[in-house]
Amino acid sequence: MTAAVPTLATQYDPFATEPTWQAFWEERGFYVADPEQDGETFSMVLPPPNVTGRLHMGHAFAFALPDVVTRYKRMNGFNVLWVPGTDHASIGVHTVLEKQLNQEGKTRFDLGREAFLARAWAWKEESQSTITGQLRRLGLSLDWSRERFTMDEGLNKAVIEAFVRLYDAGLIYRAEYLVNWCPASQSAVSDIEVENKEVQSHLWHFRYPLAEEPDTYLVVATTRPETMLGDTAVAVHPEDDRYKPLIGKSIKLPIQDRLIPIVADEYVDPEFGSGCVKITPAHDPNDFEIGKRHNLPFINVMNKDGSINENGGPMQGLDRFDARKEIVKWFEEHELLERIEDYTHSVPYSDRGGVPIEPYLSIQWFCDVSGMASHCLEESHQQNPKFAPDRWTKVYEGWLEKLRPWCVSRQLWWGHQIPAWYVAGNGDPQAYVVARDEDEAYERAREKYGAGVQLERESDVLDTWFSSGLWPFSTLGWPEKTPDLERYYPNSLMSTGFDIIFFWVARMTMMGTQLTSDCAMPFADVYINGLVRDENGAKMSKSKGNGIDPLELMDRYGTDALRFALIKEVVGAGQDVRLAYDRKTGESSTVEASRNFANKIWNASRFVMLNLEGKTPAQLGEPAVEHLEWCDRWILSRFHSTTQQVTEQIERFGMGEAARSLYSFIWDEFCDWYIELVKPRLRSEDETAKITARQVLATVLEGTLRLLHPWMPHITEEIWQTLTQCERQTSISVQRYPAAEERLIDATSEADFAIALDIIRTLRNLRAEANLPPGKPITAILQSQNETERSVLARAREYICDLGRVESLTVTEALAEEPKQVAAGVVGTIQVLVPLAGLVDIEALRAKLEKDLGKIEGEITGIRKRLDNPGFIKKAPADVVAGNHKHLAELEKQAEILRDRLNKLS
RNA sequence: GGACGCAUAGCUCAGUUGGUUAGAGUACCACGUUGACAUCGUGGGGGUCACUGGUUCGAGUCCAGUUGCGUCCACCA
Repeated sequence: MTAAVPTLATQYDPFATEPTWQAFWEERGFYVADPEQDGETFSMVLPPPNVTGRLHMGHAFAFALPDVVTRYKRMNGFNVLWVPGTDHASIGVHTVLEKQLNQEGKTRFDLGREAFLARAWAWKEESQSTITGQLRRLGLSLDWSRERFTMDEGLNKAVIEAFVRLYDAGLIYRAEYLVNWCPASQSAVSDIEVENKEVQSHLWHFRYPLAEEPDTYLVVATTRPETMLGDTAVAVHPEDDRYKPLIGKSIKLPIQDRLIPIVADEYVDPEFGSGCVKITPAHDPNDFEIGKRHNLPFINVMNKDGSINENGGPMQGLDRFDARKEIVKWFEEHELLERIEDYTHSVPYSDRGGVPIEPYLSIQWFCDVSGMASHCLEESHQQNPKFAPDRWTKVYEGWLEKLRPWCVSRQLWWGHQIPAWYVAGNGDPQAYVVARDEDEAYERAREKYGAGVQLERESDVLDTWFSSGLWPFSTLGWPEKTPDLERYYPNSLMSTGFDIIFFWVARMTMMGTQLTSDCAMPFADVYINGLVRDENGAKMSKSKGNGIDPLELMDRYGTDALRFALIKEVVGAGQDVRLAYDRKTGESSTVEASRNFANKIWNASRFVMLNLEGKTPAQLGEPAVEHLEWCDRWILSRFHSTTQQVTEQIERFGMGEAARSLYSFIWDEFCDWYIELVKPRLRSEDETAKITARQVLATVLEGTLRLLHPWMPHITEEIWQTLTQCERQTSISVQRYPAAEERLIDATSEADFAIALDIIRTLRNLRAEANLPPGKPITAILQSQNETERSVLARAREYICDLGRVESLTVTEALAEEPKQVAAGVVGTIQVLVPLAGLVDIEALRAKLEKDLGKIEGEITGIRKRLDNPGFIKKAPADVVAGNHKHLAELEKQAEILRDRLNKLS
């Protein structure tokens, strides 16, 4: 909107303006970084959303916060880069596609790898464009020219390079291990992809007969009866007198008729249950350890889909849960079922697959992270990286301390295929080479296995977090030494959620310090945002179905309103926020309040522009100091105080506090007071006064828009473009951020001004209490024996008359004559009197005075008590004691005035 | 089982290093549409600061414990 005489509609319409500016910013490349440009570097990478669908409220929140920082830094002259992108989400997409296939009655194996991957890419295209559209809709100042995808060509190259380098450093190996197996996706998953759920189930107590004395048995308990098929021992505590004599003897395992030993192990808690534990080394992590300690056989009784395999004897072919029923039935029928106990315990579920995971013995690829982790731990003790809020450091370090080898292989198709080749026809699982491509693989293989070797590529793909771990540098061109990498790496800040400190932050710090040339941390600071809770304070989740769609709220209230609402609720750096929401109507009072705020800004700007006679702030110029009125100096002082606060707050990641400072400055001070105070001058005949008023309005509004821009980028751009009439030649987002000018901040004057405003409030209050119509002019008498107060009143005379609708104002040291019937109030030691003509409700006036007096007397009692306390006088700081004395004197004066008034009422 | 966060007005939340009898938004009540804005203005009512104890001249604020809510981690069959 750039008409010659700027005008604005009476209501702000975010839906027309927001997309316009989003397109403008991108087309004009305001956020495209140039590594050759000057300026201190500020770089970030966006945590890449998964291409599994669409963005949720957590994204809107987690991205709006760093956008404030990014825009703030950019306006402060930093050379800013913020890289956008998306994540291929290996198992996530895989699960989505398998569900689709399932509905078609097919499996991925029916389709084949190639066709499956074609589907995956098609899905990715669709989801990615949805997501990037939503990121644009949030108004994030991302550099879209550098958009990346974790499986694009460059990143694939980085992933291969990283894997090969880690392998060459001896940190990648293949081993048989008990992994978390997801029977739904038929793949290994990492520890953190497992979610423990409380489940009401049973504890089945089985009788295991001794081999030598079939009538004697030990009782073992289990929550997973089907695993008994793979039992290879029963363990008891070595000091348990009940069982000591049995150690070394054998059990005849029911159903399987296998002889298994009774072993002694410290792990067994003699107090729990019978004190005997069945040991299934191939299907339980603890049993796995015991199995290794006692050299027990590892019998895998399950197939990859969770059904019982050929080692399961008569149960072969049954699904694990059907087998469970059959086995319990078998024990019951053979009178070997001791009892069934109700039992609530937690069961590990596959995050993505949604089914209980199975500890499963298989050969997998592992990354030895112990060295990287301990290095990161040392760095962390030096606050590298530095977490905000710092309590997350403990969480991060706690994770690094107990890290186990990272299982990086997944038996999936969608993802980065592991760059390893097996020697064809060789049964040895360790006969393989790792290489960057097939040529290099053959080169390496020939060296190791001879000239005629034939190779087959590993079909497993890598854990998604392997590529995510490289994100801060892979997006900048690593392993090439690109100008971007040189300039923007390490990143300045990583802004993300606490839920992926383990998944992601730790992987990035480990991979970054291991792989990049100077072993630097990938980022200096980590800002951890809280989570958006639903209207009841619960975490939003798919399974609970309590999510709130950010798009719906943006459709209803606009992007700026949603952004501002979310950020305004944040306390400190990274407290959770709760979003008010009515599920029936789709309304959110929180976001609505911010929408109203946007409209307020809009209308205030509209008022200002209607009074500038088509001139821009630059054309009007700065106001001349000698022409400034008191209220002009006051609003300028408040503007610079606010600027100072906002700057300090944002530097500490206090985006919420800063938002609230801005809110109250704009609404309460600029709109409610300053605009009202300046109106008479705009209508006056005094040209100098009029011009000064315009200049101040224009200056403060223009500065305020820049100050607010990082929070509400669209509306500030819209108004600023109109205000400055810059014809889209530039953008507010690349203007200088306001700097606080301390010489314009005057705390004393602000305090005096507050007295004047209090007088106006008191007059309004008296008017309302006395039932005088708001429009009716009144007479007012302000009496004070204090000279300073009288001088404040003198300076504020016009403001008081104007906003208090006072047609006759008397400021006096002593009352000359007593008006008969008056409404009375007190500000400081100023007596505020409004004579009332005609009939008045004496009792109502008395009640009000008595109420005021009662409150003041209560306060007086409190202060007296304090001042009478010798301990207080002796120990409290002198200025506090003096302050109390001063306040007491003022209160007593007020009480005296009110008592006097009450006496005169009758 | 361990860790972290939270508890202040009907609701959502502020309350800076302890210092005058606790603030805002929203909801509610009354009044008001004179040229920025009814997505508004003015005024008003509304709180035993979860509970118990402690430190202190003084506690919403610091300490300990209790209860409730939220979140994360771990997990004994």
